[in-house]
Amino acid sequence: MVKIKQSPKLPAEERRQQILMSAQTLFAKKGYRETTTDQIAKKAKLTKGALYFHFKNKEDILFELVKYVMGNVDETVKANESKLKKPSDYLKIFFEPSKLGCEHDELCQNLDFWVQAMTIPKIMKFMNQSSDRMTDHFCATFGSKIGRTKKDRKQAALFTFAVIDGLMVRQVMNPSIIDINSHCRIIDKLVEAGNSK
Amino acid sequence: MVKIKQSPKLPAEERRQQILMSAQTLFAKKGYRETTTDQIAKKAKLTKGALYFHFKNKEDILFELVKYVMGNVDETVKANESKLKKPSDYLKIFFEPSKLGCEHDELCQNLDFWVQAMTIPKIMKFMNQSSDRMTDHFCATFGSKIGRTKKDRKQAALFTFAVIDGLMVRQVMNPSIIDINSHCRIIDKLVEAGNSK
Amino acid sequence: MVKIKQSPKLPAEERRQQILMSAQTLFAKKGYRETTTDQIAKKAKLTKGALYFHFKNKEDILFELVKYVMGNVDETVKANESKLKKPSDYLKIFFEPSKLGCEHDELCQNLDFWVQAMTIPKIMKFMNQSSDRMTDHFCATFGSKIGRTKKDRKQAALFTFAVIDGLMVRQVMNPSIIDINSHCRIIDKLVEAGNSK
Amino acid sequence: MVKIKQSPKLPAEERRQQILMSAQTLFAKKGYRETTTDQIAKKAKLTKGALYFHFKNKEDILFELVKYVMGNVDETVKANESKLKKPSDYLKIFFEPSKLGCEHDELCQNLDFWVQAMTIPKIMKFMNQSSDRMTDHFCATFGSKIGRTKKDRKQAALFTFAVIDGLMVRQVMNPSIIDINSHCRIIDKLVEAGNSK
DNA sequence: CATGAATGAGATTTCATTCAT
DNA sequence: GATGAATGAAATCTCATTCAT
Repeated sequence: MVKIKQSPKLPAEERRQQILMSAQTLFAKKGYRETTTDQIAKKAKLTKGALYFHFKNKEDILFELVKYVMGNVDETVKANESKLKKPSDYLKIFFEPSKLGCEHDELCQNLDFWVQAMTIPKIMKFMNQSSDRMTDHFCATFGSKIGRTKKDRKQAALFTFAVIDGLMVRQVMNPSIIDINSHCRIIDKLVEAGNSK
Repeated sequence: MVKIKQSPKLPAEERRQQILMSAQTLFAKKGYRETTTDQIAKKAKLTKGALYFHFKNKEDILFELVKYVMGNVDETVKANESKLKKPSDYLKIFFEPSKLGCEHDELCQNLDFWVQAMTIPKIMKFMNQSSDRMTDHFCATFGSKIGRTKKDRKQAALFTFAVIDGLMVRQVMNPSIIDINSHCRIIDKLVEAGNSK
Repeated sequence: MVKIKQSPKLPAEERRQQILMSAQTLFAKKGYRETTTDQIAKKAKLTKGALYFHFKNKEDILFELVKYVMGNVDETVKANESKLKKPSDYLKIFFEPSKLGCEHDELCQNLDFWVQAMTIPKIMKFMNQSSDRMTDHFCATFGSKIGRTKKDRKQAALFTFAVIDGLMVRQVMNPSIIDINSHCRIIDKLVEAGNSK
Repeated sequence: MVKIKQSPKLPAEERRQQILMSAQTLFAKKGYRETTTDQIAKKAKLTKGALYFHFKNKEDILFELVKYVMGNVDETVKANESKLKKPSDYLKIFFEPSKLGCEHDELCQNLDFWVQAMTIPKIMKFMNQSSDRMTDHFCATFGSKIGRTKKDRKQAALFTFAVIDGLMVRQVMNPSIIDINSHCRIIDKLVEAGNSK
């Protein structure tokens, strides 16, 4: 009876991407919790209901987005393998992507997004697996240069990632205070220092 | 007619502390958003209504708590000034307080608490000021050992703090993965070697 | 371009049956409201959309199903006319169909289905007509044995049907509590008692 | 900041009753599912939110209402103990309360209410316990008049209750068709004749 | 005949905050 | 100072139904 005006239909996969991208923008700007399903829907020019055709629930959108972003990081790391000659090059992926000729997602700068993600066991697990892969990659790249024992190398990798995480936090706190070059210089001593001992 | 059981009236200052401590415990356990004013009130053996006599609103409790925790860090740093001989000793305040014979608040391990705090400009500003004080203190303590120029030293301090932040994140992600000793060794090498270059 | 897997096109009547049977199973298990059109469609290996080609709406499925089940009862009663010698034989149709060598639909045991059906005037009317037919049949079968006046006989029929309804309710409440034989014995006194007075 | 106009405050117990009565009226009229929390709130001149101060959730209201109604039945039975001389007097409690000088709740006439209640295990359990008590009472009242063995008496009680349930269903189906006097006569004959066989 | 994407109108529930007593 | 009842504004999610292809 009631006439319905429909948004032009799109193949599911395409629409999923659209929704994901809308969510990404909003999550990056306001965080996960402050973003309502309504806003996501509106940005994707859909109704709330349609969201639930493509995703199980809001958390599911978060999960898919984490996968997407982590996947991008993974890819970027692999694509730039040959350019990753110093630990600082890992920092640059996140803080100076243009210098490496790559991009990274804006979401990396929203803490609420990540904190919320870490709240959900399924997502946390996924993030840890991804982190483990990056650790392996890091260790493989630098080998004995960053530590004699396997354990030393692993901790060196973790240290580097912790620096990245910490700098992101500090950058959110005060965007102008960080001089990324200084930090690149510091972290690179990991290599020289690593084998000197 | 009806007898009402009232919590014994307490001097305002005492009650504030009680509320603050209750909030701290809850925020540490479940984060800011997942903690309701009701829960805080109950833990402090009060009713929701009474909370609003002592604090303007929930955000205000967060603010006061941030002040309280940061104040504690400040004090701990000052009280242990003589023991802070290496950059790694700063890490130890947060990750091995017992070794330094001090304590630190459990809240430091809840990310939602801090992320939420950073959301609020007033609190963010306060945190930055506190961070600036710590930076100054760090620079004053280690002087030229960690960098030739003033700027280098400041970035060295920021680097150390970023490591602390980052390790906290990583510790939440996977509590068993971090070997704090390794990181103490690394940070000392990287940061103390600051002027060697 | 994209291949679409369609369910093989079936003659309308066959599909209707398929849908009806799927709905019956689901309604019997979970009731009318807890069953979604989606579930019905899936069980019938169709999509929601197709349902609306065969039925006006969900209510319509309910209606058709009521017709179907009532039709079955009608048929069973007629087919077993010669075996219906005592009022208890009516009970047995519903509670011990195997003893009469017949079947009855599982739906008879789901209350939500019937309560929902009674909500809709059109269906209610249909059920009443069906009930009237059964009343007539009951009266014709037992004649003066169950009452002297026409009215008495009608009320005796209604009484029997009420017992059937009530026992179904009680059986849902506590399936093990009902001893159907006892009730058959009791209801059969309708005959002996009916004409003794 | 925002001025709030409050409904006059009432002691919790009083308000609970008010809400319960509002819910009863609505549930009786439209059933449980078709009644929204909003409607209940409005009828009690409150906001939806306030409902959740007094009850855990909608289901909780249903439960409390079942308790209330069953409690009333229990009380009525006890209060009229001396008047309950024949099985039909139990019918009269529900179908001719005025003749016994008592009242019964309108809810007894809404099937959706009960069907919904039976859906929830906690409530179902409660109803069964209540039913057991009534069974015992029934058996105690009529003793050997309604059956020789304990089991016979219990089934006689259940039979009577099933008749009550069934007549309620039939009354909803067609309110004018039931002649309650006829049924009173029938039940007395069938059940009281219990030991004659 | 059938698909699959979309709509839209709720429904329940949560919670920070208010305020009369 | 404190209580406890109330507000109101969202927020998430569900689902029958529609319709272009």
